[in-house]
Amino acid sequence: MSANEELICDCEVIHGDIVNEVKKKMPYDEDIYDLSDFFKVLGDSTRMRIIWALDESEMCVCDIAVLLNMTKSAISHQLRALRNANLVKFRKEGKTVFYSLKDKHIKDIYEIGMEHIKEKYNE
Amino acid sequence: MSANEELICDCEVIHGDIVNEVKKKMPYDEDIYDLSDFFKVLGDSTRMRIIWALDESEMCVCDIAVLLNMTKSAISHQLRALRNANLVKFRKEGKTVFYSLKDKHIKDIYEIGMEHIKEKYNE
DNA sequence: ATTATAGTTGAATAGCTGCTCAATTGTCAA
DNA sequence: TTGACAATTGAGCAGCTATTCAACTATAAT
Repeated sequence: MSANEELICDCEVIHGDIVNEVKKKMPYDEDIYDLSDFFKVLGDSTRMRIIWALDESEMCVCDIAVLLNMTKSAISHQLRALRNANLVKFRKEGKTVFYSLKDKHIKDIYEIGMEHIKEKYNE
Repeated sequence: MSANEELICDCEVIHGDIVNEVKKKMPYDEDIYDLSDFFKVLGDSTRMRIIWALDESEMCVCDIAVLLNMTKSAISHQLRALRNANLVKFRKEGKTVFYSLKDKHIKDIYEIGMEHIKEKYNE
């Protein structure tokens, strides 16, 4: 441990061998942050509804706002988050901007998520 | 639209046919909430590291705290969130509590997440 | 019994996040 | 040019959340 790292943990290690083994296999912090940031984007019901909608059809901001009964501004803010996460792409046609899904994995991901939820109460 | 539903959207629909088609296919609100809540749990770097760790090996609270250099309390709080989301299970052995992953989908999910991240900058 | 340790819990707090509101940009039509 | 409208943007705010802190429970050892 380097000098400027502070020890925060309030206990002693119990199974040192396990901790060392796991530590070796842990991913880089940056990957962890990227991965959790990615799921954070999916972790909001508004964005999730937008994703479901765009999975059905390319749509403009106004139509999404009507569909979800929210303001254009609110939708636009969330679309920016989805753009930043590289989940949607868009094309402009006159005044309107059409958004669509960019990532082909999205469907796989929420299908697995759904599986998890459905299994929730089976033991 | 029922009487007690308020119209919040600040614009008129542009492509009514598309909106209606998509509206038909949208999932129930409850499913959307469950799904986004599930991803919300994965959308935190501490919980994500715990998941990675437990995917390698069953571990007790104290060892996780040492591994991540955090307090037992902080870890315990996050483990509760993971328990509530049905993602981890535990067994007690004397004073120590061993946690492990419960859901076999988890690995699939973060592998897809990783794929997405790796592809981020290919156009 | 007493002490020590693993873990949990609830309250408090600091930081984050999603929506609103107002202002602004860009495009089209009259 | 002017007005209308789709969309974006930034500031501000209310609600949420991750961690801290202190108190507590439960188990084990002396």
